[in-house]
Amino acid sequence: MNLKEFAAAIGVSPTTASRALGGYPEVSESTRGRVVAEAARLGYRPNTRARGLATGRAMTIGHVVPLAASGELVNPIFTESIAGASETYGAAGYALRLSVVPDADEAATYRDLAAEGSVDGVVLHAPRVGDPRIALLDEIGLPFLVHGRVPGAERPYAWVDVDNARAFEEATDLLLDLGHRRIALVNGRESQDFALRRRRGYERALARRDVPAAPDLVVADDMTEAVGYLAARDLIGRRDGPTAILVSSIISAIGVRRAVDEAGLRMGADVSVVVFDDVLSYLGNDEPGGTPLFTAARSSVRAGGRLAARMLIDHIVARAADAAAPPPTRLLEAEMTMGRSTGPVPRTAPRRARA
Amino acid sequence: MNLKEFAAAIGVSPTTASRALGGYPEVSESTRGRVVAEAARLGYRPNTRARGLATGRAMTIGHVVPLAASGELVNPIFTESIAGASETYGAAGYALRLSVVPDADEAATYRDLAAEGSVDGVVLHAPRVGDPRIALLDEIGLPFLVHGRVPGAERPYAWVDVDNARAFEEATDLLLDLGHRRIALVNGRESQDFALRRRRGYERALARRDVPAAPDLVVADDMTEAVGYLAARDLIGRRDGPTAILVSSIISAIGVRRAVDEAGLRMGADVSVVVFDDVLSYLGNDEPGGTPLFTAARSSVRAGGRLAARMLIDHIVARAADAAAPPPTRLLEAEMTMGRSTGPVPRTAPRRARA
DNA sequence: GAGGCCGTCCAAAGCGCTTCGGACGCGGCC
DNA sequence: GGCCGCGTCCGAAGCGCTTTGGACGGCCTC
Repeated sequence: MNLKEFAAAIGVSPTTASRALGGYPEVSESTRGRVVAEAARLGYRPNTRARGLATGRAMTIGHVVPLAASGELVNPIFTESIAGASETYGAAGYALRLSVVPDADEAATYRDLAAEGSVDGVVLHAPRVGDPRIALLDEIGLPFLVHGRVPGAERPYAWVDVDNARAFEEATDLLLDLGHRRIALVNGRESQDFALRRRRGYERALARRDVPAAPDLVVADDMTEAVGYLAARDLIGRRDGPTAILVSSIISAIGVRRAVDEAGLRMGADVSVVVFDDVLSYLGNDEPGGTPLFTAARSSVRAGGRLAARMLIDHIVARAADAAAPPPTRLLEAEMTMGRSTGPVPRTAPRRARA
Repeated sequence: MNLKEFAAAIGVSPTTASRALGGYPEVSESTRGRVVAEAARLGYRPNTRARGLATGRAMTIGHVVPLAASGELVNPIFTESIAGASETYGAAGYALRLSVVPDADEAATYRDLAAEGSVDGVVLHAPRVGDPRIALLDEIGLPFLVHGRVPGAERPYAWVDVDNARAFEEATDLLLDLGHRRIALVNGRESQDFALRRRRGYERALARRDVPAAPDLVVADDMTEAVGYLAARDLIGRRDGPTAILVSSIISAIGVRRAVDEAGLRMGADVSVVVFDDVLSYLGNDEPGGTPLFTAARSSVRAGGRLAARMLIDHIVARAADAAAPPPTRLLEAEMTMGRSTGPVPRTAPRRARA
């Protein structure tokens, strides 16, 4: 059913029907009430494409998530962020267009998205150090917001990020306070902005206490279970291994835990572990009715995604009114929660490998 | 830049430009070559909405993933499936529209999607037992394909699924062959079709060997790490606990492993574990250069998603030509891979709890 | 009681594209 | 040499909506 048919069916002009549904003031309340009720009854909804064509707005936000050429990983973080964004869109009448594209095709994807006019803006995921996308989007003139940050960007841009440096500084402080001195960092790939900031936070905390940073205690790789396991197994197996490990993801931390268990050690006693917890729903750190397993700096990516979407929509609207509207930014704080994976540094390292 | 401007800029009529780009035969090869080259040079791409309006096709497929009211879970399986589908869409010129909606709003979402004409079809995720959505979509007349299956559907419908019953029958057989008789099943919620089929496969294998099914050895709950842990801890702690555990998800299996480790037992010796592995990229079961940790029935959801998208597109095209085109279906086989988590049933149960 | 204003509605243009139905010119056929 | 047919291109209609620019009464004001 289209507008013309609908209007005819209820005995008003298409104009009036459209205005009634759109909430314009040129139509009396009684007429509007009738039109709205009839639309619901007959299941009439304006055609998206026609509406978009007439208004010039797509009422759609694009999310482009890169498929790393190496390993074909799709980081579960994106899922949560996008799920959060989707909540916002649903409430605001926007749609979400998702593209999962190989790293190499990204630039073309953004250009196409803009040229086809299929989105009003895009959310960028997984910003890399020196990410070329923000210059590209500036050039194209497509509104965007980064979930994360890009160091060294030349012009201001819109972003939402968690304070990764501060979170890791605090996490490191916590371990230092417990007496740990040899603290390892199992980080994500440092081509990614957040990983770099985390490393800086970690190093800053060490420096402030005059604890020398040991480069051989830092691992930077994909945040997978397998990588966490192998890294921790290697670290633990060393003659002068760490007494504590800082882990960038709860997924890697699962691997770390496996290595600790396998070595016959106990988390929180023989080895302390602090993790950054993005609050993935199916890998919850909370035990029903108990202390969380991991001591963690937590910050919900889902909430971040929700906020990112909200801010981008607002920015698009603001920009339409005033082309020079400054891009919004927002820094979220992670929250430290104590779990069972941390404890004071052991007096002597009871490093017994299992049979 | 729109078609009119583009055509004027290169000195042909809009009609010819459109046809050249669309690959229609009414334009000479030399003209087509020139138009295509100029379009690339000038960055002209036809406006999606206008094209959609004119053709009546959205060139967009909707994916609706339910947000379980209980727990707000977003199953990572969906991510992988959707990532796979996105690959297909990218190659076929389709876009992917994603909605994450609370269970309760699902019906309305489908109705709106159809009435607004914003998609040409939808992929259904997480079919439940007696799922009302397929009758609804039939009624609406929106083409769809289910990633999974729905028992008791009245009319044929399009689907792609892995043979869950067979996979679990084989997995159970494998354990029976190793001498296990008390085999537990840590399953997903049995309101979900796949979980039900898995249970049936498991029971069928037991029945065929005249091993009595023990209802107290079956757990059906969310497939999270925490649930896997708690279930396994409970099972292992029992006086007459299982010697083997069948696990429906690699995520739950991580929890199972934790419980096994914590109890001071060894997987593959004291307790055997077989898991269904959906091949999530960041929770890979493959150890670099070694035997996989878990013995598993594996089937890539990503590949399933890729196929689902392909089949739906083909079906939409077929249906446009012949409204009575039969819905396509495809049953995939999971593949058993041996890992280190299974072994013969222990002679005496060496059930030593750790200190 | 007439003029003006406002509230309410509507006709029609236009968003950018595809595509139907020609128009035009050329070569081949009888 | 005239006619048909074909290859190549173009004009214009129409997809379903929003929105500008009136039209039409009813009511208030003087």
